[in-house]
Amino acid sequence: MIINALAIKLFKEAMKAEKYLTRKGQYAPVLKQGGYWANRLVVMKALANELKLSRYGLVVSKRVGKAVVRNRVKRQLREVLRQTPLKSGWDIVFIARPAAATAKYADIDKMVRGLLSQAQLLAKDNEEACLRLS
RNA sequence: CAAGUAGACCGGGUGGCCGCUCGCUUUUUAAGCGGGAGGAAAGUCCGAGCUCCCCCGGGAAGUAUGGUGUGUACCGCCCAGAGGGGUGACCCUAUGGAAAGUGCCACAGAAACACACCGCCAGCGCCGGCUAUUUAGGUAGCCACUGCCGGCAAGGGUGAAAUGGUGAGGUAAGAGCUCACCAGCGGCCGGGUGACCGGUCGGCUGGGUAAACCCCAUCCGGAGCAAGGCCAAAUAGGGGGACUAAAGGGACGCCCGGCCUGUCCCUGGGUUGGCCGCUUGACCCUGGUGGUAACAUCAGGGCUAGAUAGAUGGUCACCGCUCCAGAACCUGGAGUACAGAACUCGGCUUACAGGUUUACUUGGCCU
RNA sequence: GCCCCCAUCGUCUAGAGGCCUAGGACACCGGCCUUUCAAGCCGGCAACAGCGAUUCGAAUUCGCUUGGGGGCA
Repeated sequence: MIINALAIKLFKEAMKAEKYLTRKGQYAPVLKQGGYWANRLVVMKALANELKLSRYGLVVSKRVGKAVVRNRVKRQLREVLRQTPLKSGWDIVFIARPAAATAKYADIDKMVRGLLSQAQLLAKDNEEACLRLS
């Protein structure tokens, strides 16, 4: 039973690791060595991670706004990434710029997808449609 | 009806699609059902619970509070009292001591603490003028100037502030010197647990500042859930230094005494996982009773977020509200407050579109 | 989440209740000097983060707000 529970927990953690960058140590190499793409709303940095899956992290500094605003920006970014399939094997960090605080969801969606297609990090079947859209 | 005062409450709603997190259940790598931000979650300004540290005592120092009584687990909070403001409902107040001491009070002014510049008045002296008297010298009186020695603190002027205020008497001139009223102080009597209130009598009263030092009274050991505990993993159990009539130990620091310890300090390295703490609590709602009130108590009912880089959402449609434009009661556009739990409570402070409701005050009109 | 600190001309600062209409240095502007520039000399511009309270009087004392900075196992 205990072994079983432990296994489930480890599995859940693996599931989480699939999606998010968490620790400070995971951010540092991406920010330092990763490729750089940016526009008015967000800055994107990406680095190949030698894993079979992709992870992302979000940085929203105090310059963007107060706690309520920062939370909203993070939610909107997360929503965009949830609906966008990523190419596997990359660590990606998104940094929100102050303009993102007043942007609408549709704009953020367009900008993030634009960056990902520039970097060719979208999963293949989605890529062409997005290019056409942008 | 208008203007206003105080309190309580709400803080967008409904539905579709796609998600997140926690709990429970089952046919368990999934599905179903249920819960899922605030009145301030904020600032971290106070007070507690809880946890750890040898919190043993004394002293010095320091912090905070400040009428009094009460309420409360506690408080720097609340209620009642007093003072001030308002026609009023009601509001505001960092509300002990300035005859314990020290300091400061610029400029102005005589003087900012024990003073007298101008001034008013009495006495004496000198010089001058006038009047009366006288032959003259002189004598007497009055007036003005000035000097000396006193009395006074009313008036003038300065200032933020000048030794109770107004009126009458009184006096050489004045002055609580005397009287009336008011303000203040003290005693006595009555009421109240008390702050205090009311009455009465007395003598006559001498600045401000304590959010200046200070005095008095009360309070305070320190740190904070990144507290602290358990499990797993990982790595050197390394290097240097100090030590037995001395060293170290007070979870900020000082002094003294006690007590405890064989170790203590510096440097270097490793782990940055999981679980517990972690949500039922001085809890919330309704009603009764007691109390001037804050609040207490009894009965019934309820369970109301627990994330861990941090969930509580995204989007679409319709409705509500505000503003603008057309227009004529519909249409279009823009917007929809302050703000996001992180151990938990009680307060305080600050931010807040709009709305609901209760009680009360003042004024106007009608019956 | 918790615990602290700071705010004065464009910049660095002085100031400790009245002498502050806030001083100094650098910078900037104008003039003198010089063939010109620099240096030097003379003059000028320019600030108490905001709101309230205490006081006769606040840059200074107290409270709240705003902005900035630092620390933690």
